[in-house]
Parts: sequence; C-alpha cells; structure tokens
Amino acid sequence: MSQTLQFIHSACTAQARLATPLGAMLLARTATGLAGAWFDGQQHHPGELAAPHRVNDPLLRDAMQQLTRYFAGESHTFKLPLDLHGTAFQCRVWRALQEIAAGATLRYGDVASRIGAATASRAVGAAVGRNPLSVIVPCHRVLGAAGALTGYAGGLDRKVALLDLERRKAPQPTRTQPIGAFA
Amino acid sequence: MSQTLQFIHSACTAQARLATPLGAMLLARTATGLAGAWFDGQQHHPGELAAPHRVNDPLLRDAMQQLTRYFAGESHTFKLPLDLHGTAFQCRVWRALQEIAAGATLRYGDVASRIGAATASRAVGAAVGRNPLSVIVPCHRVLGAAGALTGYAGGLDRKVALLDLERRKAPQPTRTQPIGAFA
DNA sequence: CGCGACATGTCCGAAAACGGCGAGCCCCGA
DNA sequence: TCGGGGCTCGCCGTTTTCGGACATGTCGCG
Repeated sequence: MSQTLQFIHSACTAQARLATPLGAMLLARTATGLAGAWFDGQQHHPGELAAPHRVNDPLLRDAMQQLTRYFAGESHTFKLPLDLHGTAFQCRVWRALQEIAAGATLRYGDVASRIGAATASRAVGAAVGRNPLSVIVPCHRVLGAAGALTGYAGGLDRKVALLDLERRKAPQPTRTQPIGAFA
Repeated sequence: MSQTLQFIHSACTAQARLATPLGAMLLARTATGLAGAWFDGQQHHPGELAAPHRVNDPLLRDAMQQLTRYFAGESHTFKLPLDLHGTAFQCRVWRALQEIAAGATLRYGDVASRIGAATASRAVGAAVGRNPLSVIVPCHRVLGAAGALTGYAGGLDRKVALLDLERRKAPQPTRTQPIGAFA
C-alpha cells in the first residue's frame, strides 16, 4: 500500500460524502486537517474507511460548503487546513500545484522546474496522479507539453469539466507564463 | 519500516523513560494502552519518538511502578492495558508468550504448537524477537530446544538476568510441561 | 552422533518495472 | 516549406518483486 493511503487509513478521524455535478465524493479528515477528497471509483481511492461518518464535523462541513460553491461557479479558491502526507517529493509537487491559479494551467515540465527538478517531469506526472485531494489541490490544472490532457485519476471527462468550469469564470490567459511569473 | 514500528511512530500519544538495573528503558503509550517498552540500544528500538514526554501520565506511571516492583523482585506479574500491533501471526505469538508463568520457560517449538502452527517454530523465533514490550510480554522465557538461550533483542546478558530474577523468586520447575498443561 | 534438507512468517536490500513526460527525428500531406 | 502525428529514447521517483536471512526443530542418512 502506498505511503499516503497507509496514512489515510490509520489517521483519519471522520469522513463524509458529498454529491457533486461530477459524481459523489468522499471526504476524510484527520485531527490536523482535511486529508482526502476522492470521486467515487477514481484511481487511488482509499476504499472503505474505518473512521465514522460525521456530517456535522466543522471542518468537513466547511469543505462541503466550499466545494458546493466551487461547483456552482461561485468561488474558485479553498480556505481549509490541509493534512497532506506523502513522500518529500510528492509534497513538493502538491505544494506547487496549489500555486496554480484557477483558470490557468501549467505543463508537467513547468512544475518540475518550479520544484527544482527540471528533468523529473515524468516523476512529477506520477506524483500529480497520487494527489489525495481532488479538486482542492488542483492537479487537473496540469497538461502535457503539447496541451494534451494526458490523464486524470478521476477520468479525463472530469478533468475537462473542471477546466471548463474554471475557464468560464476566470477569463485569463489559458496558460500561465512560467518565465514571466518567475523572472 | 516494520509494521509495528510504523504504528508506534504514528499512534503514540506519550512516552517516558525509566531507569532499571539492566539499563534505561523507553516506554510508549497510545490512546488505548501501553504499546512499547524497549531497553536503550536494543534491536528494533523505534528511535526518537515524536510523542511528548509525560511522566505524569496515569498509564505510564502505572507501568513504571510495576516495572520497578518487578526489578526489585516484589512482583512478577503486570496488570496494564496493552496495545499490541503486528501481523496476525505475531499477535498470536505474543498472546502465547503472556501465558508463560514467571519462573517457567518454553521452547520455540512449544510456542509454535500452542498457536496451532507446529512447523513454524522458526517463524515463531522471528516474531518473538520483534516483541515491542520487553519484560512485560515475557519474550525472554523462550529457549532453544536444547535449553540454549539462542538470542534476545536486548542482549543475552539481560535475558540471563531476567530469568535469574524470576527463578530466584519462584522456585518452580525450570520448564513448564507443555503436554501436561494442554492435555 | 553429525550433517544436510526442509518447513515457515516477516523484514530488508537490491534490482527491475512502471508511469498523467518531453525532446528529437522521420515521414507524410498540404 | 512547414506543420502535425507517430515513433524512439532518456529521464526519475515510486512500487513491486525477488532472494536471502533470521532468536528453530524435525527427519533421514551415513
């Protein structure tokens, strides 16, 4: 079992389910923060959790509200305490993902450069795919060098839908300019 | 990292240190019970724990008191809530160990028979060696078929000292009679 | 009696396989 | 000539796989 899922199963204190336009989601929290958000049936889903269902948990309720507003197009940002666990490399990647603004996208290679491992774009792909917080950590905002979607743990159609939703709301350039942003 | 140590590091809520005639020990507890007791420098020691030091924790204080009485020769039994985590096989072995009375010993093969895996004596050896609760779960009461000490995670001299201590107090036959006990 | 061969569960290290990539090259069709 | 699609190859962190090593004991064979 992967390091992340191991952690999820042993440290989660509560879970909740949420209906979204793209299908039902499972949310899970630890004592520290939100630890997981998965679409039903997506890859790397943790399966059944032992933690109790708690619709009234303050953190889980916050998360559900913000996700609902997100899918309604009312907000594209999340403000929640997170509890991300993975290898050091994965954490660097996931942190980099959180800095991609809604409506913008990066290439896998761009992310690799940003975390100081310019030649590790393929490893970045692997790490992006294991992001435990679908939607909230915007792993769907990473495209192939040629602009192809390449993949999404929740299925490519969901990736399209998420990007559409964000582009409709935020009429910015389709792709951030990594050079300019870091010059 | 072994399954047990993984658990120790992630689930322990407090730790304490105790001086004994055989060297300093580290005690660790979870929300459920006592989870670990190791001599400094022994094999499979978890190393530094993130959990806070709490000399006043009720459970840890109980454990320290009972260990102190044990080393003073005043008592050979422990009454504490334990929280043992390992593979199913290891748990069966550790449970079997707790049924060996002070002053008595068993052979690795006897333990194997008792848990219904008569041919797995070698695997029993491996499991005994990973016992996370030195002294309290009496892994030192298991000897080789010929009566040899064979090994101890804390060093053979400690094994000798513990057996000596128990034999002095309890003048029973040196080895339990597994046949009679289970007939 | 000494020696070798098994059986058994877990852990550890090394090696190989596997990806949500990207650059370079070739080829074909406008 | 230029652009795009398809192919090959190098890149790199993670996961999987595999071969030993063990806190042993029994059996068969010389």
